[in-house]
Amino acid sequence: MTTEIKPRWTRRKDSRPQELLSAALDLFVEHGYAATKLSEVAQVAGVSKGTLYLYFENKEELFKAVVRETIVPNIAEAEQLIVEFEGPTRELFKRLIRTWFENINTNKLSGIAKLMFAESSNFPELAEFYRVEVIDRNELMLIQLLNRGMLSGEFKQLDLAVVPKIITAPIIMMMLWNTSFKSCAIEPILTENYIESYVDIMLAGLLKSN
Amino acid sequence: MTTEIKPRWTRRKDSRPQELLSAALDLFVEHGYAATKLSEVAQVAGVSKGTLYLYFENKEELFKAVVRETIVPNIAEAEQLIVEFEGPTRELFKRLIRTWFENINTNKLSGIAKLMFAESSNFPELAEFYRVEVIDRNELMLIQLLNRGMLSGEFKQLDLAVVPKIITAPIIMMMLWNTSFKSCAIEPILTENYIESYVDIMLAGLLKSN
Amino acid sequence: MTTEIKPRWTRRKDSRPQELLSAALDLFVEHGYAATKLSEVAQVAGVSKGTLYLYFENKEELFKAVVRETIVPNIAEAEQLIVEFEGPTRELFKRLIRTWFENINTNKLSGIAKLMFAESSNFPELAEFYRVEVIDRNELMLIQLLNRGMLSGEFKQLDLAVVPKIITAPIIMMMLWNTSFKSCAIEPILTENYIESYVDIMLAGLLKSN
Amino acid sequence: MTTEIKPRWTRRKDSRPQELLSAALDLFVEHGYAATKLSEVAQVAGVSKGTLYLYFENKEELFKAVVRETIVPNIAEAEQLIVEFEGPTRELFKRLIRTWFENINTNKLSGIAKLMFAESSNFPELAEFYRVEVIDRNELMLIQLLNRGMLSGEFKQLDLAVVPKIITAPIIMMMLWNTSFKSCAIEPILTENYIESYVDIMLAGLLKSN
DNA sequence: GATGAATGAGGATTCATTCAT
DNA sequence: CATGAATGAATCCTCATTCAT
Repeated sequence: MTTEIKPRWTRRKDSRPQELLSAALDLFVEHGYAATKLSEVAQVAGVSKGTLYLYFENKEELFKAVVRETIVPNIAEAEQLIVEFEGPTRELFKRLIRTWFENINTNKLSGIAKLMFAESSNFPELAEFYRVEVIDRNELMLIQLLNRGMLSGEFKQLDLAVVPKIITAPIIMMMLWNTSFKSCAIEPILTENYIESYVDIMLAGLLKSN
Repeated sequence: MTTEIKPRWTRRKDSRPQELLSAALDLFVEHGYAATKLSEVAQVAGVSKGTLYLYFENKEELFKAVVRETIVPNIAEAEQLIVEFEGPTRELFKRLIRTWFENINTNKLSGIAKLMFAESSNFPELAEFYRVEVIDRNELMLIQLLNRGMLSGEFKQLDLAVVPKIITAPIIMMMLWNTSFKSCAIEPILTENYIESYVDIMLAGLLKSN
Repeated sequence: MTTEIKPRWTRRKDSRPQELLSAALDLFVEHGYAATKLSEVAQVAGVSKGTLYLYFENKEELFKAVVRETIVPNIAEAEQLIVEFEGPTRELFKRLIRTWFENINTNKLSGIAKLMFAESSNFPELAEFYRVEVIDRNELMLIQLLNRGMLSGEFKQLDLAVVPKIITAPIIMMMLWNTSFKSCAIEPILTENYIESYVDIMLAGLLKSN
Repeated sequence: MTTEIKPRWTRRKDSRPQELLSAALDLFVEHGYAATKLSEVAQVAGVSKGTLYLYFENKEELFKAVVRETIVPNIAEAEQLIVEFEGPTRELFKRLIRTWFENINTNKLSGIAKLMFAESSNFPELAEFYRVEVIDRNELMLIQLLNRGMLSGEFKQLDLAVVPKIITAPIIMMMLWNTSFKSCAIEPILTENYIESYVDIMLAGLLKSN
């Protein structure tokens, strides 16, 4: 009933990294890697500078952890859908896209995408990690979707090497758009209309025209 | 009393900034704003650090100049096409896209896009400038194109508030992809196949299905 | 409610400082005062960082304690010999030197000498303490020895202000040599041969040549 | 033939490192490596912190440079004497020792010796350098001296593996003594008397007793 | 008594910027 | 116009020290 069995400070120590990562994510996304000061991260997380170093060896490791820890728990979710879904592929596609868009704003993944484009050449290992864990997995997922549609005769013959990227592009764009221009005078994209047109256009391009 | 007495230098003074801007653009694109050292810029441009300050007040102004100077001369070009082109809009669309893609690799504009996403929150005025000079103008151009198609009855009824963004997205994506992951192990997109699929999909989505 | 109920800890409190001092001595000697981290001392001693502060007010006090506690118990021993010894002074000299050398390797005193040279200007009070407790006592001891030899007619007339230092020098040197260059590629001095030559040379210099 | 061909500021840039090294040497010797602040070095040298980094990559390299640059120009001098000297070896020995002692106070080499003992385990490569450039060369020099004496029949048979160290010890001791305890209440050694007794004792130990 | 998480002052280092030449 | 030596503010990072448990 009580947690006294566990070491007294465990809870504190366990939750701390999450708070730090969360603060760091926000700031890295907002200012970029170099322009983010660790003192600021600490301040936002409500700890002292030194505390950061109890959990992350240095700024670079903190950054890597932010990217890794944010990505990993968000990937699997999407992969489920495809495997489980029953019904016409066009409906699956709609569902998938809608889910995806819904996650964009909830989810910190959008910010990571921006970071990866911005910092990939400064952190090649991270870019590699991102490719494997996000890009490749995502493309695989889309390839499965497209294959499903082509096999069922719903979709036309598609170039699986490039179509996933084309499909993904408008979603990424929206991620980037909203995380990058949030604080500027540039108005955010109207999600609802965007999705609708996007689905229309894409499906028209994917479905067999009869 | 005027500087016209030394005509030799006049030209030099004019050309020097171009070399500096070019070096700066390359480095800003590769490493980002903060990670780019002025000493490096100077070195690549073949001048001393001090010389930079003869032409640009400081790093920030250099950055702004890079963005502005690179953008401006590249915009007008595309705008011409639309006005002048005669023939079916689908052909105009194909021409436009193809020209665009051709420019991606030639042209430094791709790098600027990346920079803007990365640094827009650090340089809001620049983001604003970019929106006006690039995003808005580009959207306007696409709106003209789409209007032309809708008026001629070739295109279906389209939401002009979002479709330009959707159309642009895969092109931006490719820009970002190639400038961001160039030096990483991530393989570049195969341009030819990408364009073909892209045009197919988009046209299917834009044209009236009959 | 009081802690008197737990007598088990009392003894522990006494022994703990020795383990700490021992760990600290080793590390101070190996790395110097500033380069020795208290976390390392704690780790080597098998306690937590906090525990150190139960026994020593701060790093400086720990250092002072190390020096003092290591010196004190080792001084008296040597002083005994002279008083008790019977026989010719040259034999006493030999015995004394041999005992001294034997102690060098056993004994942590060598390391302290190194520390004192290195840190005396950072810890003047310690240097003073060292002078009184080690240098002066040692010189006094040697003066007694030399006096004994001169009175008995064995030794020539010697300058008691400097000869003790000259006699001590090769022993100190060996201490320093072995503690300083232990981990380097510098080969340690061969003790046996060193002593023999040392005693030969010194005695030749001290004894009346007839 | 003229130096005008060289860049204008050469003189400034050339002398700067020496001033920095000199300031650094003083402070390293006085406080030790870790306790010496670069800001202090800069201040003593009359430059800003940043300037240090124009000439030395970091603190460690500055330290290494201090050791190397101070040692190198001081070694050769002593080596000359032996080769050139004519006359009995005992006179050569006296000359050598006297020169040596004279240099101790003039010369910064004393401080380096102290540093090497204190920091050798933190800078093993430097210790190795010191061994080769100072210790070994010095021992070789003394071996030549001793050989000269043994061949001429002046000196008794000596163990060349250890006697050079024994001879050197009192000189090193004096170096250490004076540089270490300078600012403490410990009184410095009286050089004149020290040398005299030292030479007496050593020569008695080296010369054939007849 | 013992722990180790948390702190923050202090110092090394970087780099945009200035200025004498 | 051009240079590059010099500057010092800004930031990362370390580690002695504290204190709640």
